[in-house]
Amino acid sequence: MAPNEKAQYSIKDISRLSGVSIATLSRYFNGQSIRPSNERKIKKILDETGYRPSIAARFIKGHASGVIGLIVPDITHPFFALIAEGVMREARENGQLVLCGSSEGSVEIEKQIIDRFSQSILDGLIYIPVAKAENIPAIESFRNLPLVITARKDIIRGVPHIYHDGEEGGYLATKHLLSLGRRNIAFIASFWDSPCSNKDLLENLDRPSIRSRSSVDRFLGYLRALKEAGIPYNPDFVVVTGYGHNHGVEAASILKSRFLNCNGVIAMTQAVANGFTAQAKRFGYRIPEDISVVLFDANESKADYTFTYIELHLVTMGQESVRTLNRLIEGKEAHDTRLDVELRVKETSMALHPADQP
Amino acid sequence: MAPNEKAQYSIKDISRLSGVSIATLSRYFNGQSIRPSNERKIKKILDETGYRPSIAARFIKGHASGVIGLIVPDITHPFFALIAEGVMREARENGQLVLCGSSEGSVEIEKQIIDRFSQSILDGLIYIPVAKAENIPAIESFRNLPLVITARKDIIRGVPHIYHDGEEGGYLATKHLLSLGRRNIAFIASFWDSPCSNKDLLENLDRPSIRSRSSVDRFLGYLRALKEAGIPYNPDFVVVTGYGHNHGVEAASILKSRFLNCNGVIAMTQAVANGFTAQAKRFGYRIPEDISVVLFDANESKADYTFTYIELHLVTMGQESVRTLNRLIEGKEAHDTRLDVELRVKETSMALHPADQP
DNA sequence: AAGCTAACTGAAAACGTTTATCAATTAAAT
DNA sequence: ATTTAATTGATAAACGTTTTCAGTTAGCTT
Repeated sequence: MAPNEKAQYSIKDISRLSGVSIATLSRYFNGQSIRPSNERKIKKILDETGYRPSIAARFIKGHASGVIGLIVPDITHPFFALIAEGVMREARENGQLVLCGSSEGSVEIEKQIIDRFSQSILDGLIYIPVAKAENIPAIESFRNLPLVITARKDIIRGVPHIYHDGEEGGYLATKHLLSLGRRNIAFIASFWDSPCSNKDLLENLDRPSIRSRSSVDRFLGYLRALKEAGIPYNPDFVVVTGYGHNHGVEAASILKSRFLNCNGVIAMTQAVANGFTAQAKRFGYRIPEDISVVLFDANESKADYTFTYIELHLVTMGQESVRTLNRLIEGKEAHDTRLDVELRVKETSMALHPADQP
Repeated sequence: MAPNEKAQYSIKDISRLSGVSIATLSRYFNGQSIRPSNERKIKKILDETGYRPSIAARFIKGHASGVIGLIVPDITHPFFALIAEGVMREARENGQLVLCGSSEGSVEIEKQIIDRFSQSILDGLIYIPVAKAENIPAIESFRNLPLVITARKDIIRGVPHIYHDGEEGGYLATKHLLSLGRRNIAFIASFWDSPCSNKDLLENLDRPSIRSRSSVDRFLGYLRALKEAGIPYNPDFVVVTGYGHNHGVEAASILKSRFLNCNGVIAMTQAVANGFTAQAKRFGYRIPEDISVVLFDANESKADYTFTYIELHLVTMGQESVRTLNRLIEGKEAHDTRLDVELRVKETSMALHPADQP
């Protein structure tokens, strides 16, 4: 019933071994100044014993635990993995630890995790919600807990949000394809739970349940770029689907079935782009000669460099989230941060052959 | 200095509000039987307050914290992300939380994380080392802590290891390529720190620093399959490199520079396979007509389905690690687990054109 | 209704730390 | 040598739990 056999040294042991009083030891661990001779004695014993004050005991006394929580929808998705990487790196550099939960895209599991977290020893929480804005689960659990929301905007009033400029991303991607002479640009939107038909996507932009999805912001940028170029919006060029390879395959099939002369594609993820490309090739299209592809996401150092993409600085996003959270933990003011995006041109960008230009 | 403002209910408050003694409350939370009348009173107050016992206070008293640690070399690599997913899922299902650290491939950082973890409230640790076997850092820190090593074998005596059968994977991959009529099979080995020239790879199989790398096990399977097929081993078909896309590109260039008539390739990761494929195409090779590619890794549900691969059941590996760790935490015996691998044939497998058969 | 168990209960001590108090010590500055 | 300021240690009270132990209650049996 008590499997936690610590058998560790306690501050009492260290006091006895070093001949320095418990009070002074505590002062030492809390950064107050100490007589050099005592400091030497303490360091010696610490080296020998490897003693560290118990986080749990300090936490009980109101001391910060140095543990922050992170809730991601899916740790296997590079998008979130990169954010997690940034969170862990920044946390580590601040001497903090990260308690990490993956909600596997399910609001139920998200609730479960929040429930567990709330009885834990967190100093604060970085939260990437799956849930729609209107039913964020059990936020009451966190009334007293510093909270930062990442990769989403406008979810909870009064809480700092760290997100990138999705509208600008959609705009840059579209403008880039236009600059390659491609005017028939498909937009493959991805949602966790395909929430609407394409028509809805345009008509329901203001519904909060949909607004919270990054696809929508990018879509707005897409619309702006088209408008600027004087190209009328054609809803047939929009496909609403999911995040996976199979969804890319599906999107290619759907677009083909609509008999569109599509020569540019914007995909939300690498997997969708891969699926689309594979299927389009099966249909006999050449990539990038016939169709140029731009994707978002997760193309930091280690990923695949063949696709042109909108870089989202996801590691930075994770780091910035921790910095913001730590401001809150220290009782300071904190505010929203919108990170810039950048276009990275790679092999899947190619100017449309002049013969095909309209 | 005390930013942790809990202002939460404590068991004392609940005792006062419910009129039930602290001791009885504690018993209730620990699953002992309670007078039904008291149970009713308690439940009522719990509903009203949302109170949960503090993990930290329980931990001080020797109660398990329900927190396990996980150290991965790189959370952005799908290989480790999938293991992490399995760990988190199994942990969640057992009501446990996961304290997660990414060592970013650095032994230094790994040490730092272990150091921080050791003063924390862990019940146990799942550890995927970057370090070579001989200098696992500060394992002494964990003398009393249940420990499981994952995705590696033969690292620390007396500690359970959960790993897959890399030799069998290499064997299956090679045999598959042979069955397609391809006899000039390149093996692109990946190491965190390219530790040796190709020649070394064969000659140093027994050096523990190298044995711990999964590339080597797979390589042994490769050798076995070649031998079985009566094909002499040619070290020129081996390239030793890293895990990234750029390393795949490099490997293709190296193989080309050796003027080998290579018609099959085994890559350790998706990124390497992608890089190799991209570069090989630039050189004018057709994939898979001219060169069939098999890779390892990270191809569970959400990944790219175009490459033939050896499935490693990484989520299962994570889950199994938690199960094993929990056996240790409960004071039971635990042992090594070797997980099976499977060949999944996809589009990059194609029989060699008969004209090209030797 | 009394007696006898067995099941349950509450007061208080303990866990490893922090903090406050206050008298006592030390070091530095004159 | 004296004053002043900085640091020290013993003690005790917290923090939110668990655990021990002696005492109480409820459910049986007669």
